[in-house]
Amino acid sequence: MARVKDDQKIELIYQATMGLVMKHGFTALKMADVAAEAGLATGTVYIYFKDKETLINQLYNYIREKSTGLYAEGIDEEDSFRKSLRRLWKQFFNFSMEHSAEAAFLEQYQRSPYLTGKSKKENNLLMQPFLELLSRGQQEKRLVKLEKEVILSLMIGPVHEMIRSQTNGSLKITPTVIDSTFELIWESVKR
Amino acid sequence: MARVKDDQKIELIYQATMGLVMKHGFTALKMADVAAEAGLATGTVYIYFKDKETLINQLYNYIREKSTGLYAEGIDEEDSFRKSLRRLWKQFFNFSMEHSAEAAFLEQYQRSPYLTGKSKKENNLLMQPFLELLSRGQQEKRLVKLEKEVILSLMIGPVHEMIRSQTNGSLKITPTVIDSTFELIWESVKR
Amino acid sequence: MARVKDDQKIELIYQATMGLVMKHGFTALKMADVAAEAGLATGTVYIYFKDKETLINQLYNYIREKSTGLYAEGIDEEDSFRKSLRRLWKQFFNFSMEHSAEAAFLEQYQRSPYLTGKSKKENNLLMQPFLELLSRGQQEKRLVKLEKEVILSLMIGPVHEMIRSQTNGSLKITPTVIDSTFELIWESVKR
Amino acid sequence: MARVKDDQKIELIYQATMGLVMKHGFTALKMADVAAEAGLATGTVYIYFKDKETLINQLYNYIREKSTGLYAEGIDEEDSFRKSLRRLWKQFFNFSMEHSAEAAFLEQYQRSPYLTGKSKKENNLLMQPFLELLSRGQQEKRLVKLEKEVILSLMIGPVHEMIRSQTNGSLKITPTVIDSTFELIWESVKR
DNA sequence: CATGAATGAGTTTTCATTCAT
DNA sequence: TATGAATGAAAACTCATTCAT
Repeated sequence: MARVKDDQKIELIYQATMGLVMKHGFTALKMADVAAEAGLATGTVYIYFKDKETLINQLYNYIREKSTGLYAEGIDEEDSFRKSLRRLWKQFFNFSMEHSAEAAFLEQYQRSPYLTGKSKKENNLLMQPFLELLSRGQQEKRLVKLEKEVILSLMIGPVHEMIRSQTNGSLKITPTVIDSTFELIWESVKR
Repeated sequence: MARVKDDQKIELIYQATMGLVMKHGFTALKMADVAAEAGLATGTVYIYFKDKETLINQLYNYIREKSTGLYAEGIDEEDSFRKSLRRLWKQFFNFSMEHSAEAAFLEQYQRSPYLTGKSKKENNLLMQPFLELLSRGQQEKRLVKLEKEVILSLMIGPVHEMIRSQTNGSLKITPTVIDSTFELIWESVKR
Repeated sequence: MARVKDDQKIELIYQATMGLVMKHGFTALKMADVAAEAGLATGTVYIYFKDKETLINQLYNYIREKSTGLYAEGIDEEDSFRKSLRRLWKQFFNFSMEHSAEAAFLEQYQRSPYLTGKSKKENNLLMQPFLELLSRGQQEKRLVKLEKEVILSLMIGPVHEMIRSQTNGSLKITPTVIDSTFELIWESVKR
Repeated sequence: MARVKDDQKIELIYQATMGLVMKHGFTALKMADVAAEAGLATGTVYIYFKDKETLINQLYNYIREKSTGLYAEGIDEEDSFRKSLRRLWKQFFNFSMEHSAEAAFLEQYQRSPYLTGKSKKENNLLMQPFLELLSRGQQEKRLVKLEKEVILSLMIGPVHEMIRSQTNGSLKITPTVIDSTFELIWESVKR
C-alpha cells in the first residue's frame, strides 16, 4: 500500500495556516506559504483541502470545536457559583493566551469574506459554556440583573483587550494580574 | 459629471475603503472595488494615493487623528473624577458605535501586513486621553491600585465586545444598557 | 475617456483561438498562447471572457452563427432544385475549405468537455439550410426517398473527408474535382 | 484482489482510455481518470506505459493494427467487384459502428499534438484494403474515372457522417438503412 | 485631472509523474 | 508489481498598477 492519507498532515496544515495568519494576517496568506510552512509541496495541500476557501472554513470549524471543548473542561457542578465562574474565566483566559494563534485566526475570520451566515451562528457556540454558567448564576441570584450578553462582555472583553496589550508590548500578564483582574470583574457582576 | 473638489474625493475614497473593510475585511479589499464604491474610476484613486499601501496607511492616520480628537472633546478639569471618567467612557462608547466602520478598520489594521513599527506605537495615542484621566484618578486615589493598562482593558474591552455582539445580532445596545454598564465597570475600578 | 472596450479585440481573440486549435488542437490550447497570438497580455483575454470555458463556448456560438449565415447566402427560390442544391453544396464545400480553422474548431468541439446538451442541439442548426432545401427536393420528387439525415450524410460526408485528405496531403482539391464530385453525388441522391 | 494477468491489464487501460476519449475527448483525458476507469491505481498505469504520450501512441497503433485486420477480413478474390466492394464497405460500416470508441479515438488523434509525421503516414494504411479494391475496380473498368482518394471519400465520408448523426440522436441506423445507402453510393461510383 | 482598458507579475489550482510502502 | 499520496512544474486566473485617450 502507498503512503496513507494522514490525519496528522491535516493538523500540520492547520498549524501552518494559523501560524501564518497570526504572523502576517489573513491578507498575506498564500497557499504556497502554507505548504512550505507545513513542510509539504504546494499540491499536497490540495489533496486535503479542495481549495483555499475550504481550508479556511474547515480550520475555522476545527478551532471552534476544539476551543469550546478545551477551555470548558472540568466544570464542577458542586462548586459554588463564584468558584465555578472564576475557574471557567481563568481557563478561558489561559486558553486564549496559549492559543493566541487560534484566537487571532478566529478574530480575523469574523471580518473576512469567508464568514457565512452559518458560521456566524456557530460562532456563538463558543461562548455556550459561559452562557450556561451565567444562567445558573442568575437563578442562584448571585449575578447582577442584566442581559447575559452584557455580563459576558464585561468578562470576556477585558481578556481580549489585555491579551492585545500584551501582544503590543504594553502589558505583561502574570498570574497575579490575572487573579486581581478576576476579583475586579467579580465586583462588578456579583449581586 | 461636474468636477468634484479634490478633498471631497479623498473623503469619498476613505469612506468607500472603510465601508468595504467593515464588510469583508482587508482580505477582499480591491482597489477597483474601492473606486467603484466611491463612484470613481480605478485610475482616479491613484491620482490621490500613490498605491494601495499608501491609501491604507493614510486612512489609518486620518482615522486615528480624527478619532482621538473627537471622542475626548470637552473633558472638564473641574468635574469630579467619576464624572469625567463616566463622560469620557460614554463618549468613547458612542463614538465607537457611530464609527463602527472606522473601528473595524483600526481593528483589521492591527493584524495586517500594513502595520509597521511606527504605526504600532502611534496606535497607543488613541488611548492617550484615557490614560491621562486614569493617571489623575490614581493620584486622587479614586482608582484601584493596578496597572493602568489593566484598568484600561476593563473599561475598553467590554465596549468592543458589546459592539461586536450588537453586530452579531445577539445584543441590542440602548442608552440604558450603556448607563448600567458603566455603573458596573465603576464598581470594579473605583477605590 | 480611456481606451474603449473593443469588439475588434474579441474578433482578434477568436481568430487567435481558432488558429491555435487548428494547428495544435484543443488539447494544447493555453490561454497564455491565445493572448500572445492575439498580441495581448494574458489578463486582457480575461476582460473579454470570464474564463477559458466561456471563451470556447462563445467562440463556438460565434462560428456556428456566422457559418450558417455565410455559406447559405443567396439561395434563389426560382432556380431549379438541382441548381439550388449544386450551388448550396459548392458554397458549403468552399466555405468549409476556406474556413478550415473554424471547421477544425467545430469538429474538435464535438468531443470536448465543453459540449453541453444545449450546444448539441444548436449544432444541428448549422445544417438547417441544407435540410430545408432537401425538404423542397422531396416535395418536388426530385430526391430519392430516404431519410433526410442519410441524404445529408451522402452530401456532407464526402466534403469533410476530402478536406481531411487534402490536409493530409493525399489529395489536391481543384474546382474540377469539386464539380465532378457534385455530379457523382447527384447521381446517387436524385430521383 | 486477485492478480490480473498483465496483458489483460494493458487491454483494460486501452479500453478505459478509449471510453474516456469518446466521452470527453483528449482535452479532458487525465491519467488518474484512466486508472480509475480501468480499476487500477494511478501508478499502475505507469508500469505498463512510460508516460501519457506513450500510452496514447501505443493505443493508436493497437487500434490501427486491429482495425485494418478486422474489417477487411474475408475479401474473396473470386467475388465480383461490386459484391466485394459492397462487402468491404458494409464491414467497414459495421466495424466503425461497433468500434465507435476506437473510431472516436482515431479521429481525435488526427488533430492532437501526439500525431507525429510517422503516424500521419501510417494512418493511411487503414484505408489500404479499400484502396487496393478500388484499384481492382478501376482496372476492371467498373469504377468511375476519378482519383481514388475522391472515390474513397464518397464511400467513407457518409459512413462517418451517419455514425455522427446517430451519436447525435438525429438518425437511427438500421441494416435496411445501411443497405440502401450502399446502393446510392454505388450509383455514384460505378461506371 | 479623469477614465477604465490593458498589462503582467503574482497566486491559485491542476495533473503528469514519482516514490515510499 | 501494485498502490495512491506526494511532488512540483505548468496552466489558469486575479488584481495592483499603468497609460492611451
